[in-house]
Amino acid sequence: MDASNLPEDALATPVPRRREVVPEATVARLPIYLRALHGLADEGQTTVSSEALAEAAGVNSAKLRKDLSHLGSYGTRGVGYDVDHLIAQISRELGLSRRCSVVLVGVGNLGRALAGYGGFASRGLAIDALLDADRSRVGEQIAGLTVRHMDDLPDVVTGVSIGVIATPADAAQEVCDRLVSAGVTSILNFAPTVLSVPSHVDLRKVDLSIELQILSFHEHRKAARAEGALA
Amino acid sequence: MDASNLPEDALATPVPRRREVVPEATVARLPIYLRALHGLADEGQTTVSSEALAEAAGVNSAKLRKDLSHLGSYGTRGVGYDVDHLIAQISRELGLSRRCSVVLVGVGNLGRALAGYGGFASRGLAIDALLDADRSRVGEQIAGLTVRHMDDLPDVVTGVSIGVIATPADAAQEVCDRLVSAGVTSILNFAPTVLSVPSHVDLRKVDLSIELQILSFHEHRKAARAEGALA
DNA sequence: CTGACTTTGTGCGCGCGTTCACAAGCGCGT
DNA sequence: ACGCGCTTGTGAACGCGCGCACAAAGTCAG
Repeated sequence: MDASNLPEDALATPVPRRREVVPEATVARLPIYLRALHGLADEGQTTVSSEALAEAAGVNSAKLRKDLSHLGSYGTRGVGYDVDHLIAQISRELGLSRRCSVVLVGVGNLGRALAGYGGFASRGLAIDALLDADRSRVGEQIAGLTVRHMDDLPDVVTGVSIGVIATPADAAQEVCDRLVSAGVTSILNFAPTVLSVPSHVDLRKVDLSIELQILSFHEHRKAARAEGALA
Repeated sequence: MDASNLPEDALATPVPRRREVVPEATVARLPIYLRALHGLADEGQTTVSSEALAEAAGVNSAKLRKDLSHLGSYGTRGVGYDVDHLIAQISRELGLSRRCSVVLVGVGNLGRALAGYGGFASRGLAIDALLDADRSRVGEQIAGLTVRHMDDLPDVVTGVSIGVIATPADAAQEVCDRLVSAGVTSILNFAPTVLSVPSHVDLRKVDLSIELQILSFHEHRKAARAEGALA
């Protein structure tokens, strides 16, 4: 893409050449690989084969190799991948080495849980600020952070930032708009509602009840199949 | 996705249902349609066109029509869909009319948030029991439920059940195994680890930190593209 | 009853993602 | 040095899902 028309890319840049655009499906799996690699590193493993890493990540080994090939050729044939090196490459690809501030809006039950969730900090993504529209909650200490009022948003958002919405559904769109106005270009929405954002903003959503409903469907289908089998 | 544990029957079902197999991608969107329909019903709408419903759900109208066509022909050409009827049909398809008990294991920060999350009950999926391995938490009242000990699991799981794992990562696999032993065939995992289950068990996972890392990747890429543009 | 308008349902082409299968490459033992 | 075995990286086939565009089917006015 942008690197394709650079005449001498591989020699000049300290960073290995970006081969191509990484498919979205691959990006979604990189964090899983990263987690598995950290687990292997903690066990003292220095190298790992695609077969072993795929097993730890719960995916097909061919898929894993193709995913990693989109980042570059970081493996050694006959040996496997160097664990630490691969961790570094995936972390760099995900932008985890670069400082990236995260702003969480809404400190209800879910917001509190997210603020206290340890999985973020261990991957270089720590929540930097907590905001809430309810002034009675402002000043409260949660997970080492002080809750600030929503109106402080412009002061909190500095440079590259990710916004997390953990408010009730009816407040989500307004919060979303204010995040966008403040310059946030990536938003993670936990509120059970459809948000509309400008095209330059990345929006991901996690709906807890939807996952349960999908499981309910499968339970229902399994039950129907069982009844059909004995009929 | 994790289609590896989805059993596939080569032979047609003996049930003379004209309904075909609903694609997984469609199932994942049905809850979104259902939520949008409930919103329309609350506004007093009795019928809705595919265009309007697609807008409310945030999807393409052709996709919505194709999704609904997998359930049957419930629309009226020239008019649209009857809101209440469509709600009933989707609810039936998702198995929400059938009683389906949900067991939540782990009442830490996240477990508490899930227990108090209102989105479940409004869709016919209420959490019926809270379990925890920590005896100091047993007896605690959360969202109208009393926390019971993990050892009570066999008494709690009766009939069709869905298990939700909200424990730390290192306890998740053991909890998962105990759920499976107790007869649970659908599991929703919030712990940041890869779980292995028998092929007859449906497993879905939600990893909060993975979503953030995916957004981090896009931020990183946007920043890199901006730098490349001015170079 | 008829014709014009509206909206559903779907056939079809296309692009993405997954998987198989194998050639290329690397280390190691002899 | 040299072949042998192991593992990576990838070409190719396949299947799925998405979206366009249109025919089928219903409503409504006169």
